[in-house]
Order: sequence, then structure tokens, then C-alpha cells
Amino acid sequence: MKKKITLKHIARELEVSVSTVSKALRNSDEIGRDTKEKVQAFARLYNYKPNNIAISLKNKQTKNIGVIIPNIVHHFFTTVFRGIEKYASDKGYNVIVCVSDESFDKEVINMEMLANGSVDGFIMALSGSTQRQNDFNHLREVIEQGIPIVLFDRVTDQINCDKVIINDREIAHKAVSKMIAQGRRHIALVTNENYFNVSEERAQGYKDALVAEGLELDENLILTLAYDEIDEDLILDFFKREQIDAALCVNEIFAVCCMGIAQKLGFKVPEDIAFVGFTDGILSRHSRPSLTTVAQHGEQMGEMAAKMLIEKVEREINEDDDEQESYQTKVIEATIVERNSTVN
Amino acid sequence: MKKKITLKHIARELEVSVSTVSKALRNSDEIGRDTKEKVQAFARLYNYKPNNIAISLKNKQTKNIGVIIPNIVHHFFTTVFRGIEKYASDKGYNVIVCVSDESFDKEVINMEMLANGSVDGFIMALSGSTQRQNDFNHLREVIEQGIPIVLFDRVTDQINCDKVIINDREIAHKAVSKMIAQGRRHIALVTNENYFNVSEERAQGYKDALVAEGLELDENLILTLAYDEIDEDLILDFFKREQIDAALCVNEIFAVCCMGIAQKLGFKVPEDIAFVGFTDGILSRHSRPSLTTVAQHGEQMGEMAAKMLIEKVEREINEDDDEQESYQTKVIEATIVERNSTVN
DNA sequence: AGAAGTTACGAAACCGTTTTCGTGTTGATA
DNA sequence: TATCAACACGAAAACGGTTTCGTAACTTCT
Repeated sequence: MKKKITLKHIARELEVSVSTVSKALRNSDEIGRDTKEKVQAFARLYNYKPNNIAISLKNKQTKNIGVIIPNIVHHFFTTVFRGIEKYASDKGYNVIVCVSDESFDKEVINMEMLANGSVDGFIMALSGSTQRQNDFNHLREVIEQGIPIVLFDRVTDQINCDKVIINDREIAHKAVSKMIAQGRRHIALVTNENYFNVSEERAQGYKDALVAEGLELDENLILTLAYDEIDEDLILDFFKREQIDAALCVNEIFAVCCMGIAQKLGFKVPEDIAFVGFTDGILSRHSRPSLTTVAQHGEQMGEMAAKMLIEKVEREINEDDDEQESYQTKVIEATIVERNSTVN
Repeated sequence: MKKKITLKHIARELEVSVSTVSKALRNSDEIGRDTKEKVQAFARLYNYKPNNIAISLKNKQTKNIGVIIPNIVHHFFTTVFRGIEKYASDKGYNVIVCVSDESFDKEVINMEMLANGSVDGFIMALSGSTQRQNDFNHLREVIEQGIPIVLFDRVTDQINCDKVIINDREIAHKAVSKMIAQGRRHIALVTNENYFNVSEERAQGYKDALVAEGLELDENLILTLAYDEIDEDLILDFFKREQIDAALCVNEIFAVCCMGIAQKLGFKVPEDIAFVGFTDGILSRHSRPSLTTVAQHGEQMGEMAAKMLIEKVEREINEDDDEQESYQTKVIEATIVERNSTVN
């Protein structure tokens, strides 16, 4: 096992100083031709690579970005992550992922771990319990320390920072309008607890559409499910009890489950009931019938978030100091992917 | 924006030396009661947290582990990652993820980036093109440098290191045997190019089962699909052409696609044809009928990999030096989750 | 030949810690 | 009272780089 070679080793071996070696390797013109060549050849021969940690310490820059997400086993977050990783990797940044598991405490711990020099900035989607208890001091502290944050999807008004979201409300409106245009009148909403900003937005869009089309809002047509565990009986009852000819579901899994249960009850999809979900994942593509769904363009979202973060990070380095902070919120335009759960 | 506070700041403020501050904070008994309390109080007040980078440099230990996987938008890898992250996080390690995108070049670049001090060890699944071209020098170099690697799932005999795999061959054998026991005789295998060690193993298990049950191997019953793009026509032809009453598919997506196409052709599942897939993801759970599949227990695999890596990393620190390297291969027992694609 | 400017390199500081070692002060002991 | 621990702290080195500054040796100019 040959240990990593350092500048000091090279310097000793070649009987020059460490500074000379450093400069020679960076092709400084302070160093003579011969010495440069000698050093570079030696370095190449022994496959010298500078130690990232030492450079980080010196430059006060890690070239790492921290990503904190509630759950990695989730198609949407995964695609966002891919976008982040792709962009970051391109720009020479590494990505450290922490999973908050929808837990406020873990989110706080993870942030604290990474905030002590491990990363140059954060990209995150808030955990469910953080949104529920509305406590964002951990974010504030990090920002206070001069570490930039980009929030995506699960965001909050209470923190002033860059954000990337989709036009949830608008696209939900559009999806419902489309079903109404098909002549459907009894439109259900299948959602989860409203402390999630996105669910709330989607519900708003749903209501907007009803109002815009002159339909009445019937609270009985709104089914609220738990976030992490689907109670099939609840769904069964719902579709038995109410007269429904269309349903907007706030995610892919809800949609597929509801669709399956409705089919079991003998309803034909899309003839009797149409379904629209959110998240264009494998489930939507491979369900039967295939699911019409809102594509959130997670990868694009991730790239955008990474771009915003890295720009902020690199701006801070050449801080002219007097430029005041300015934060933006980018909206990624969601699109509706029409499949067979709404039209044949 | 208050900048991070350092030992030096505290020292200056309290008019003691940096070493005193450091020791006081670590509760060294070299330091007097009063001084300790003074320092600790001050540190608490200003929320002092030591700089991880500096500690890493000093300790030659980053407390980071590098994970390199071919694809993050993939249920199996995602669950393995969750296991890794969970275990690592518990032990105070961070996880840096790089996606090789099934590309040899990216795999090499990512490893090189991380090997220069950014991580204490690697956990990885080989990219498709790495397996295809059989070039593992990047792994050898890293191991040479004393950085441990744990390979999982996509492994190779050509590298001597810790590995975590599942009993692919055995479980495939078992799955096929089960279908044969149901009286099925025309068993298809839907697989992909055989440079993936896992596909190869599963194919072997398939063949083993046929032999064990005295059935003949019919090459026509083996359908080979591309890794990343499913050609539906190919599948359609296959099920039209061959007389098939059961199919073992090397992944979830293949299984669901095939099942859908077979159903379109008028076959009843499981009456006419039974299907078994690999990977117990959402697709398997929510397909219609629900899919019998091989659960790979990715999370457990990830935990095991992380455990092995961290143990090796921490052993190296107190290297008695004379203990010879020993590598193990852990086999996670896969299980068959029976659902409605094989029995009603 | 002396002044001035180049060239090519080394010493040392610095990033933020930890840790070893040295030392001045105290109190106890012989 | 001289000796010796024990105590409490500071100086300095180390981790592996980068960068500023100083300077010896050599050129060039007048």
C-alpha cells in the first residue's frame, strides 16, 4: 500500500522547497523551465494529486453542496436529486445527501453536521414535521452564518432565500378544468394533510377550477389520506359512497391506488371515472390504464436549484460586499401528460 | 451576517492561548476549573462549533463515505442508498453520492475526485459499461492507496475487496421451481445483456431449475431486452410466437411491461401465464394484478455495506499493521413475495 | 564598475484544529 | 530551606496545501 504522496515528499526528493513544488505544479512563471519540468515529471510519475481537504481549509471553500430531502425512495425527489447531481458534478461540486425522513429533528441534526464547514451551501425540501410545526430557526441560523440555501418544492414563506417551485395551483386548476371540459361534473380531490404547502396549493387550484367553471365545492368529494400509509378501506368507502366521475390526486400512488380500487368496484376508467395524478414516474407509465399525470420536471428543478446555489456560492467568494442580498423564486412550469386514465 | 467563530477568536477574547481553549472545550484536566468554565460558557454563548475541515485535515479522516451508483432513479439502488445513509448517519458519517450513469468514464472521474482526501472509503455498484469492458484499474488504484471499497450487487471477481450480494442464482432457481410446481412447463426468461453479473446469475438459476426439474432448456424462450429502453414490439412478438405459461423477468419493469402486453394479447394472469419479477418496488405492489417478485432487501444490503466499510475504515485507524487484509462477501438472502401474478 | 532590474527560488505565514512538550508557580515534603 | 510533584497554562509543530514577500545571483545599462 503506497500512501498518498504530498508536496513535502516531492520537495524532499527533488531537493527543492515546498513552495517551489507548489508553484511548479501550478505552472507559475516564478519558476524556471528546468525545475518546472523536473517537478511536473516527478509528480506525474508518482501520480500526485493535491489533497482536497487541505485546499478546502486554505480556500474556505469545500466544493461540496449539501442536499437534505425528506425521503430518497420517492420518484420525485430522486429525479430532482439527479438534476442537482448532474449540474453540480459538471461544475466540479460534490453532493452530500442527508435524508431527514420527514423528521424535524433529523433535519436539524443534518444541517448542523454539514454547516460546520462541510458544505458551501444547501439545497433542501422541508420535512413534513418541519412544515407542520412551522419552526425554521435552523434555516435562519445557517443563513446567518453566510451559508446560502435554496429551497425546492417544500418551501416556506417564512424564510427569505432562493426557491424553486412548480406552479402547483395553476396546473391543478388546469387539470381539473380539462376534466370538466370533458363533461365531468363530480370531481373528487384526493389529498393529504394540508400542512404540506404543495398539497395546499393543489387543493387551491382544484377549488379555483370549480369556481371558474361554476361548479359547487362539495367537501364530501375531498378525501384526505395519511401521508405515509394508504388506508384502502377509506378509499373503498369513498368511491362507494360518493358519486364521482373524475378525481385529482395529489400524487402518483394515491392515483394508482384509487384507480385500482375504483376498477375493483366495477367502474371503467376513464369512461366512468377519470383520474389525474401528480408526478410522472414509472407507476404512471406502467399502470393500467396508464395514468394521466402532472409532470413536475424534477430534473429541471434540480438543475435550476443547483445553478442558483452555485451562482450564489461563487458570488460570495468575490463579494464586493456592498451588493445587497437578493433572492428569487423560480417557477418551473409543470405540464400535464395525457394518458389513458382520462382519455381513450 | 456573523462569521463563524474560531478557537483563535475565543482565545483572543478571553486572553488565553488557543491551546488552552482547545483543551478547555474538550474538558481536558490539564485546564483549571475556572478557565474551563469561562471558556465553555463563552463558546456556548457564541455557539462555537469546531470546523470539520480542519479536524479532517488533522485526523486524516473525513467521516465521509463515497457512494457511486449507476443510477439514482431506480428503486433498488435507492433503497440500498437509504440503508447506507441510515447506518452511516447513525455512526456520524456523511454520504457523498456520485452517479456514474452507467458510464465507465464518469465512474473513473468520480472516484478520482473523491479519492483525493474527500472520503474515507467507497461503496459502489459497478456501472454497466465498466462491467462490459472489464476494466477495474480505477478500483485497484484506490485500494492501493489504502482506501477501502465495498462493492454491492454489481460486483466482480477481479477485485479483491468486501462485497455484498444477494443469492441471485439460488432465488431465481427457487422462483422458477415454484412455478414448475404449479404445473407450468413453458417457462420464459426475460433478461438483458449478460454483461451484468446479476442478470447472468439469475439466468443461471433459471437454467438450474429447468435442469433440476427435468425440463429442457429452450433458447427460444429466452428474451433479451436492452437495459435502458424497452422495445414493446419485441415483447409482443415474443408472447405471440412462443407458447408460454410462466415468465421470470430480471427486473420489475420488464415484468410489468410483459404482463401488460400479455394481458393485451388476451392472456389471463396468473391463469394462463404467471409472472415473477425482481425488485419489490412500488410497481410490483401496485400493478394489476400485483406482481410476485423477488425482494432484494436493498435497505438491509445498504446497511450491511455501510457496516462493513465503516468497520474497515475504523480498523485502519488503529492499524496494528501486522494484521493481514481479509475480505468477505456477505450474501443477503432474497425472498419471494407472493402476489397475484402467480396465484389467485 | 556601480546601479538597477530580472530571474529563480526559499522562508514563513496562513487556513483551524489537536497534541506534545516545556515551564513558571504553587504547595508539600524532607 | 532546598527539592520535588502537581498544577495550569502557553509555545510550537503538525496536517497539506497556497501565497506573499524577501533575497541571492545574474543581466543589463550607463
